[in-house]
Amino acid sequence: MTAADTAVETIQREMTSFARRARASAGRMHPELSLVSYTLLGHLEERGGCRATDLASHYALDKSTVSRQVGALERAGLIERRLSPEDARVQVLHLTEAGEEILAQVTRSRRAAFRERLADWPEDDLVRFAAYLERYNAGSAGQAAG
Amino acid sequence: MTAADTAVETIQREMTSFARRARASAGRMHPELSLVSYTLLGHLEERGGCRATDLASHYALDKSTVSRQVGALERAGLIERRLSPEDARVQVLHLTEAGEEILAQVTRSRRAAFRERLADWPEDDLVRFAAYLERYNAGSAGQAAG
DNA sequence: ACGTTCAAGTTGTACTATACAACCAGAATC
DNA sequence: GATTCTGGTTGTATAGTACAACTTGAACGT
Repeated sequence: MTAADTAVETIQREMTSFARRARASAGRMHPELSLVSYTLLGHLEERGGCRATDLASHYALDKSTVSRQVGALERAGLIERRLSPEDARVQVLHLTEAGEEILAQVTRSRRAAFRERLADWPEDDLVRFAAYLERYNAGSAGQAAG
Repeated sequence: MTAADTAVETIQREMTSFARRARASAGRMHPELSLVSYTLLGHLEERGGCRATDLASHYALDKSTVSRQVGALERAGLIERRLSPEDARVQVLHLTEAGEEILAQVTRSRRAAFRERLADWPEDDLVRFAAYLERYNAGSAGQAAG
């Protein structure tokens, strides 16, 4: 087995381990917003106004899943649906002010947790690690995660 | 905001994104074994023979969750419970041969997915990325993931 | 222009993973 | 010997997910 194989195995194991723990703990640490809600809200903030179908394909979720998530977020007052003038089937999703606030609050909280965990890393390691992660995830929108 | 802050934010975003996708896709890609079962089986392989409580604390899971997982794995014939001679409350968990086989098979499948995704990375980048991930996850056994 | 097919979303149903609380049984302690 | 601690199971509830069936509106093809 080459060094590259060993590295791939480590990457697999560590990413898997992280994913499992993230899943298990997200709800406990940030009960205001689940991992999915957080992701969807974040997407809406970045590109304000998109369709449910866009979210589904971008995050490899079933449209029914998105439909229910969006329903819950709307009932919670965090997003609003506007009917598209061009296509009567389409609903365009937007963050409400309350949604922006909650999102900002959870982002602060999550960021603090990450920052604490990375507190003793030298800056250039942080930058390189971030670059690797971006490269790893790049181009995988809408796809599975291995 | 410093470069370190930016990097931390990127790390947060990319790790979160990965975790969400891993969760959504693990079942579809490797239906033989969920992410949790895979993790628990892997643990048993590395340190053959441990107690349910150990698994629970190591992976920050409730004992009831582990109890059910273990029950399912036993019913599937992938592990077996041996009663501890010292303490009648304790059951020591071991992989069966079938469990070892399934674990090896899923590991191969998952590793292939990771390898494909990382196919065009130079070896030294793989090694450095792996090292960062290990460092990131190190010491966080049994804890939340941010 | 009308029927067929395609696209966006919703709803019914089912399953997995999870936690919390209540419990039981055995061990340890005082 | 009673109390408390520990390992594990069971009851119950919830979130997140998929698949299938359906509705409504848009687009397309003769």
